[in-house]
Amino acid sequence: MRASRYFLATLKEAPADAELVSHKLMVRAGLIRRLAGGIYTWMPLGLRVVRKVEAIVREEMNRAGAIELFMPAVQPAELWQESGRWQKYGPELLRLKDRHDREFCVGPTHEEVITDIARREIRSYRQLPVHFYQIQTKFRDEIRPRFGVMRGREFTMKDGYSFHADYADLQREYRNMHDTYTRIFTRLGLEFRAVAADPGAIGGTGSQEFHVLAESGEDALAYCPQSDYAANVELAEAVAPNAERKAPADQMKKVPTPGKTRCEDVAEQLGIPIQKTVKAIAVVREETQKVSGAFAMLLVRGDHDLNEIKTQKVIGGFRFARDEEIERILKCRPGYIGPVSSSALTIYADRTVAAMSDFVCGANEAGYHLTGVNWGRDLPEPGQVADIRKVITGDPSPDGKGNLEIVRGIEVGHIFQLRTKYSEPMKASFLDDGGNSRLFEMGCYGIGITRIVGAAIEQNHDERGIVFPEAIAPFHVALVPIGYGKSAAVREAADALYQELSDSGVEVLLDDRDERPGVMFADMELIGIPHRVVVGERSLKEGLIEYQGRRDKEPRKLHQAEVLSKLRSKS
RNA sequence: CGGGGUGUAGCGCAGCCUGGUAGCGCGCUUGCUUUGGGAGCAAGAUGUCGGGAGUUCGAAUCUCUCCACCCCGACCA
Repeated sequence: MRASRYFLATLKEAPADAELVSHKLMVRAGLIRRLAGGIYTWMPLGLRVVRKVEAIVREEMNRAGAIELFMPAVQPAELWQESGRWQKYGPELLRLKDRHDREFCVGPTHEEVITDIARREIRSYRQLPVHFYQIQTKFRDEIRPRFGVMRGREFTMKDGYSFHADYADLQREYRNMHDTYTRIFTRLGLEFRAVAADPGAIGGTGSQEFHVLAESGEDALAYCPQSDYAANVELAEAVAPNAERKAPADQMKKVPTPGKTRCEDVAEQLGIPIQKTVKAIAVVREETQKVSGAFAMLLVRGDHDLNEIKTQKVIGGFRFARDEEIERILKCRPGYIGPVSSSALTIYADRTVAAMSDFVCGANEAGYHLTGVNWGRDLPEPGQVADIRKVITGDPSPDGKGNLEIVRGIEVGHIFQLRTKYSEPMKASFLDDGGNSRLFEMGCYGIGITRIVGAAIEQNHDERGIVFPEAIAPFHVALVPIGYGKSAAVREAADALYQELSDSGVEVLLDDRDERPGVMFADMELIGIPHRVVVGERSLKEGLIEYQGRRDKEPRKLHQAEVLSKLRSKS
């Protein structure tokens, strides 16, 4: 491709609304342009990247035995009413009416449509298993779209759905997809990790997410370097301390702690480690918000954070109590509440808290905390002990084989076992070998195609711009002639090289714009092309051309043959 | 949804407090020079100052209202 006839849309300055590096770079490099909140145009250069991601995904899905089809983006409400999701999905589902006032939605996902296909088309176990997938535009009306293409409302997704005669075969395909996804992300050149995920309301025994590792990721992942344990922090179990609780050593005392409403502050004032403090969190259970018995108090160690997902599994749906509710029920200002003489409330203690002795907590009196508090002496043994906190670095791994580390990631893939969640309400069944009607066992597997582009950039960039992994770069080689318009020698050499590389299948962007060198270098670096070849009169006289990898510090002068063979091997 | 902020040329911004015929940088156009790291000089073009209503002799500026976009979000006791 000749740059003079292509459409580069690079910008010197990033738009003010971009926050993440990847978002800024994608706009500056001219990969995307915003049309509306969370809705983007893929510019020619960006589309090339998307297509490369799609191609790899498609190739590996086909290799794994999945079959591509293409479903409509607009779906009739009836299907969603059948599955029950018309009610459950909420405002994220973009609903619309046609001219006859019939209701539709723009598909955020396609379980309903594919299940409908399956129940119409698949009648016999002989047609199983089958795995359909598509690469398609989805729409989810996110509350707060942000981070550019990373959390957009409209996005491209590969979604696959598999149908099986029995659970064992579903598990087989689930493992197959795990391996397939691993191959895909490896080929994409990304640093990633597969972690156990919360299957949520979907149920089933298996659900894993694939995350691209990046500091800016929205998810925290716990993994164990000594074993293969890895889980989303939402799910990761904080195991109970194995040491016996120590016998009380101190007397309970009330100490003034004016203005110290946070555990850190209290610990600092008392000169004790924060691990000796307990924080109390007042919550209201959702089902019975009217009754005062719906209040509960959750206890976690001062340096620990509450894990809301795990807590929900223990106590059901809840919300945090409002300040005025705390004052009304506990007769105490928020910041000083604690479990002692709060017997009216149900108290849930985290496992760690249950094993603490001589701890510090709020005194249920503004401006005071209690020290030397002990279970069974100063307050009853906790009635409910559960795992309700987030794991932290250094926690023992739930598999007992080492200690956890925490990293951040961007979710780019998710596989899970749907079982009969859709086949049952939608009555999707087939005849087994005994002639009995049975529900399909289903699996479902997603990859965020457009999100991958953002995630790849988030993981691979420097101060000069994007550093695309080879596999998804919009072009392999930037060919930069110095003085293309002036020097016949340079032009001839550049054209010849361009021809040779293109003929061997290398995707070359020849910067024949006759810009100043600085402009061309800056642009080629910004858009992240992995290899750069510079042809100038200077080096041409020595019979050499200049090569620089996008991550290299300095260019190297090489013979043309060397450069050719080097670049051909990459394509 | 609640709170905060922003909206002025393609992009980034100043001007607004204290009303008086709209500016800067980059980009764009033309010419000349320059040509190995985002060039220099000269001449230009480009704005319903987010929309609407109001106050005023006069509104980018003050008031009301609507819209769009951005940030934050309950607890972290």
